[in-house]
Amino acid sequence: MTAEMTPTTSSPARAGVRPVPAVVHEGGLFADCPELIGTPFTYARDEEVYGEGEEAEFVYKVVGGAVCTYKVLSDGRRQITGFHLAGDLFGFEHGAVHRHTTEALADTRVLVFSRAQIERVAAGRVDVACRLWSLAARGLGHAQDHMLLLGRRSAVERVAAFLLDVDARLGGTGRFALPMTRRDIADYLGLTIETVSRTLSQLESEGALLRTGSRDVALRRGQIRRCIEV
Amino acid sequence: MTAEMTPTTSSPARAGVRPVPAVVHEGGLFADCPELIGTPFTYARDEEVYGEGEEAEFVYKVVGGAVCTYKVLSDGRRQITGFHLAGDLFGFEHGAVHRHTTEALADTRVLVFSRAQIERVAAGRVDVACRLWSLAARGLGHAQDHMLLLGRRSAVERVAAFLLDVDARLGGTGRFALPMTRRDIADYLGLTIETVSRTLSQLESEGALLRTGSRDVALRRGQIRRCIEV
DNA sequence: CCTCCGCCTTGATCCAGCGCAAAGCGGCCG
DNA sequence: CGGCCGCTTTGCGCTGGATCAAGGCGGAGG
Repeated sequence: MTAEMTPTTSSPARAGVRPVPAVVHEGGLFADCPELIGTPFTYARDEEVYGEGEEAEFVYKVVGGAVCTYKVLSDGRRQITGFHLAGDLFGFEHGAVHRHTTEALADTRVLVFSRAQIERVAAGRVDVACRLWSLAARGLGHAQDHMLLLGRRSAVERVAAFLLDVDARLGGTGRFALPMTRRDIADYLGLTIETVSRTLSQLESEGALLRTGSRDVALRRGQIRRCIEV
Repeated sequence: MTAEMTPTTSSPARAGVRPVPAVVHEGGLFADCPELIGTPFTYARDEEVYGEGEEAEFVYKVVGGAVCTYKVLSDGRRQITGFHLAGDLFGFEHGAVHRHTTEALADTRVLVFSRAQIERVAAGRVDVACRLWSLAARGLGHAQDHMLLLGRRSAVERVAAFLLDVDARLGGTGRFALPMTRRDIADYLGLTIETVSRTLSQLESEGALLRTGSRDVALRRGQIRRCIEV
């Protein structure tokens, strides 16, 4: 693995820093696919992985930490389209260019894959192509659920659904630390930080959850679920 | 058109009607794919193609007319996730079951494909699998744009964006007949029918469009675009 | 031709969530 | 240890869009 596998153009914030791992090879995109090996890389909290409009040269798999992908309007309104935690892939695009910005919510370790190589392998291995199809289809299903949330759900329903979702992705124990700020949650749910904060307070006052730190919550999942009703 | 090629379980409303086309074969899923031939079929206005929760046995390609796919909450709130016009595919799901309901907005002609057969072909032909991946990825991109609209855009921006989108899909002439009702538009844009109606009136009063019939509009596209500003 | 029925528009009022402002509350750095 | 800074919470008034309530309008059927 040489210089060209390192995300250079994708990390303008790091221009000139580009570590070039000489021989590190670990972790594949898919378990059964030794052709697709990613290069380990890390991003610090708030660091941008790639920006909207940049050439979509790499695809990433989160090893540890968390990132979010979002779109922004010129006046600053932002919509987060997804949070990606350990094990998740991100950076796939339909066209040649990234249609999102992605940044790290915390210090994050990723594996970087060359998109061109993935496409080369996909063009030769039906199982890989189907795997990629499946991934995109799963993402589409999730996006459609989120449209329902953004278009038709109330603030309490949004926050409740969000908490259950994060809990499930973080082990499903009912206790976890939110890996993102209130602003991130708000921009994901189509609300303001104040509304998110007020809604959490309301849920707490109803006994549906307990906050220890501002990021740490323990859910009464039955009660949270009842906030959603369908 | 006779019994077994007809979407039976997918059209409960038509249980017992099942025509069985013996030899009708025309129209492929993809131009270069003679293995995937669809069966022509029609749905009347308001007819359901398939319902949420039903087994996802078929995939459809619109030949003429229009359908929409949507999700509903138990209290009736509805979110339309997409309109599908001539040439569009719909009915793909990630799992075994439809996660949407689809119904015809007008009398609609479709080609019906067996999902199992598509998957069989995809498993053997890399080009088909990549094509399907590409379709899903395109759909995902569109869904993400729509999330931004639902989460962060004002009513005028939503309606303006919608009008430009429909115009583009209907030929891009600036004059067209909306193939859906105000309710459908509202449920797509996350608004109410009253807001959609008022917003159209507002745009008309600003000279951004002209309505001839309630469904017929002529856009001043420059002015409409200015309503969106990024 | 008239009537009925859906769809659409418009007006009036309401309210969930927004925007602003200010005060807590850690954590980090000097 | 103290002060600062960024994140979060909370209060308060505002407002965009929802909701409620009439009409208008056009196409289908008698």
